[in-house]
Amino acid sequence: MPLKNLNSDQLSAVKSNQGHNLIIASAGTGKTSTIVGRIAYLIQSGVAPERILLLTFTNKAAAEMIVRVAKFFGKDVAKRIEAGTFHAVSYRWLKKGKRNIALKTPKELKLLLKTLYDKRNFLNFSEEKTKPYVYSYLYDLYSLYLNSTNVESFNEWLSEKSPEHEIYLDIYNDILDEYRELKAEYGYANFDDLLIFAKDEIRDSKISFDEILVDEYQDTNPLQNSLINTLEPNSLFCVGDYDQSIYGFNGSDISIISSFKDVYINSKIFTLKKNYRSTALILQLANDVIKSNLRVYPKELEVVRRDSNIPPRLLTCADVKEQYRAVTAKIIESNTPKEEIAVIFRNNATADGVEAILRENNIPSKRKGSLSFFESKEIKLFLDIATLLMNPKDMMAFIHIFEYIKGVGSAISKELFDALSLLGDGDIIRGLFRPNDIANPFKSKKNFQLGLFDDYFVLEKASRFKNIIDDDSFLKNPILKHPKLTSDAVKFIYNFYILYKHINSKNPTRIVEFINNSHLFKDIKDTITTKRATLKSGEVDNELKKEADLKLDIKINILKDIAKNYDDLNRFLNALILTNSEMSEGSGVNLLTVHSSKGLEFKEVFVVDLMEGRFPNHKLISKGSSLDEERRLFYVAVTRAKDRLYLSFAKYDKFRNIDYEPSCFLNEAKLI
DNA sequence: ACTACGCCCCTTTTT
DNA sequence: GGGGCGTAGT
Repeated sequence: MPLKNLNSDQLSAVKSNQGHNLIIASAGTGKTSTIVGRIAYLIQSGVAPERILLLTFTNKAAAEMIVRVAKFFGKDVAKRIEAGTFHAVSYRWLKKGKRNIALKTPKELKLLLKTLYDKRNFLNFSEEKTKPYVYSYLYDLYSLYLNSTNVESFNEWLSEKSPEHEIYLDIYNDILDEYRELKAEYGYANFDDLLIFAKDEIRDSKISFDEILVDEYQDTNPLQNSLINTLEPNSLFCVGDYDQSIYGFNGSDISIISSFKDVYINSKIFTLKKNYRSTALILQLANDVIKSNLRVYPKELEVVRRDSNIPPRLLTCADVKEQYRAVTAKIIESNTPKEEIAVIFRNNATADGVEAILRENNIPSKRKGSLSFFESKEIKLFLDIATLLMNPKDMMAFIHIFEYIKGVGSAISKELFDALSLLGDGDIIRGLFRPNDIANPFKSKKNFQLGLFDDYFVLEKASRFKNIIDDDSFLKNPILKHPKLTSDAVKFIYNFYILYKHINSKNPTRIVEFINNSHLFKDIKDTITTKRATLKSGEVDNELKKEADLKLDIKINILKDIAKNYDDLNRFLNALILTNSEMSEGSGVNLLTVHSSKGLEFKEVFVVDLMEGRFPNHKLISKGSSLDEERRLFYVAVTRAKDRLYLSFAKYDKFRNIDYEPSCFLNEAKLI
C-alpha cells in the first residue's frame, strides 16, 4: 500500500480534493514520498496515468519518482505518466507534434550572437560612462528576460532594470532581431525556445491533464509558470519550500509560490512539518541561519530523529588547500561509505581543488561530468558531423568542421557554407551532391558591401585539382573554384564528401562507428592528438602521441555506449544537450555545487569555502542577487546532511593571495 | 581581409 | 585551463 507509510500531514495533502493545492515542504519532510503518494492516490482513484503530468527540476528526480510508482503499479503503468523537467517534457511534445527541433547549447548560440554583435559599431558611444554589455552577457540577459516576464517587451524590461543602458537599446534590439532570424533560418532552438514553442504546441494539439504535479515549485519562473497556465489545469499539486528558492539567476520568482493563495482563491495549503532527515542539532543550525530571512509561511519544524545527535563542527584552516586536506582527513577517518558523503561548495571551481587532494589520498570521488567530455574537441567534432546529417542547414556545425582545414578559418568556411547552401537550396548536403547549375555561387553580400569582392575574389578552375582527386562528379562542384583552396583543403573536402556519400544509416550506434572509421575523422583525429603530443620544443613525443590516441578512443567508446540507448539520431543528439549536465562520472565521495545538491541527502556533509565573498558571493550580490538568496543556498547546503555536518573555511588563499574573513553564516550559525 | 599564434585575464549557479 | 585580444604573416 503506497499510502501506508505516510504521516497525517502528508496523508491529508495526498488525499486532498482535486483543485489548487500547495504543499509547503521544508527540507527532509518527505516531499518525494508525498508526491509519489499523491500519484498513487490519483491512480487508485481512477485517474489514467497518462492524464498525470509530473514536472520536476531534474530528469533524475522524475525517474526516481517513476521507479517508486512502478513498485506499486508496475512499470507499464508508471511509464505512462508524463514526467520530466519542463524542458524534457516540452521536447517530447514538440517531437510528437512533428515540430523539428535542433537543440543548441547556450555556448554555441552565444558564438552565433557574437558574430552579429561584432558587426555592430559601438564607436559613437566610446565616451559614454556606461559600457555596452558584452555579447555573452547580452545573451544571458535576453534569456533572463524571456524567463522572467510574460508581459513586458525587452525594451521595457531592460529600461526598468538598467536605465543607463537605454542608449544602447536600438543596437541591442537590432542584434537580437538578426539573431532570432538566423536562429529560425538555421533551424536552431535553445532551452528557452523549447518552452516557448511548447506553449504553441499545447494550444495547437490541445494537450491537457487531469492533474499537474510540480516539484520544487519555489524555483518555477514566469515562463515555466505560463506553460503551466497554458495547460489550463483544473488540478494542481505544487510542492515547494520558500527557503530553498535558489534559482533567482534563472528568473525563478519567489512571488509565484508566495502569492499562490491569492492567485488561486479556493486553494488549499498544506504544510509538512516533520523532518525525518536530519538530527536535531543540524536542524537547529539550519533554522538559526534561515530565520534571518523574511518569513512568508510560518516554519515550525518538528524533529523526528532522536537516534543520534552529533554537533556540527567547524573546521578552521590557515589556507584553502589546507582546508581541503582537513576535509580529506575527516573523510579518511570516517566509517561512512564514500557514496554517503558529500562535499558541497558555492562555486564549481572549488571542485578541482577538492578532487585533486582526494585523489592524492586515493579516495574515489564523483562529480558532474560537464566540460571534460562533451566540451572536448573530438566529441564536439563527432557531434557536429552527426548534426549536419540531421540538419543540413546547420551553419555552426559546418563551420566547426571546416575550420580544421589549415588556412581556412571561420570566414572562408562561411563562404563555402553559403555557396553550398545556394547550390542546394538551403541544404548543404544537396549542394554537395546535386548542386544547382550556378557558375559562381560565391556572390556574398558581405564582400560586395566592403567593395573587396573583385580584388580578392577571382574564380579559379576546379579542374586544377584533377591530379589529386580522381572523381569527376566531385570535381564538378562549383565550390572548388574558390581561389583560397589549397590541395590539402580539397582533400579534406573530398573526405567530407565521401563520408556523407556513404553514410547510410541514421542509427546512432552505427553513425558513431561509421564516423569513427571515416577518413575525415581519422585525419582530424590525428591532427588533434599530434597537437596534444607536441612538446614545447616543437617535437612530437611518440609516447604522448600513443597516450593521446588511446584517450581519444576511450572517449569514442563512451559515446558509443551512450548511443546504444537511442535508436533515433535526432533524439540522441538533443538528449545529449538536454541531459548532459545530469550525467556524472566516477563513484565515491560526491562533489557537488549547492545548486546541484538540491533534493539530495547524505549521511555526512562537508560545506567548504565558507568565506565572506565566496559564500556568500559578494560579487553576485552587487550584481543584483541578494544576501537572502545566498542564505537560502546555505540553508539548502546544510539541510542535505543526515547525521554529520562539517563546515569549513580558510583564512587565506595562497594561490590567489587573498585574505578571508569567515562567512557571516558561520556567525549566524553560532559557530563563531 | 583572413588566419595563426602567443600572451593575459578571470573563473556563478542550471535546464 | 579556456576565452579574449593584439600582432605578425599570408
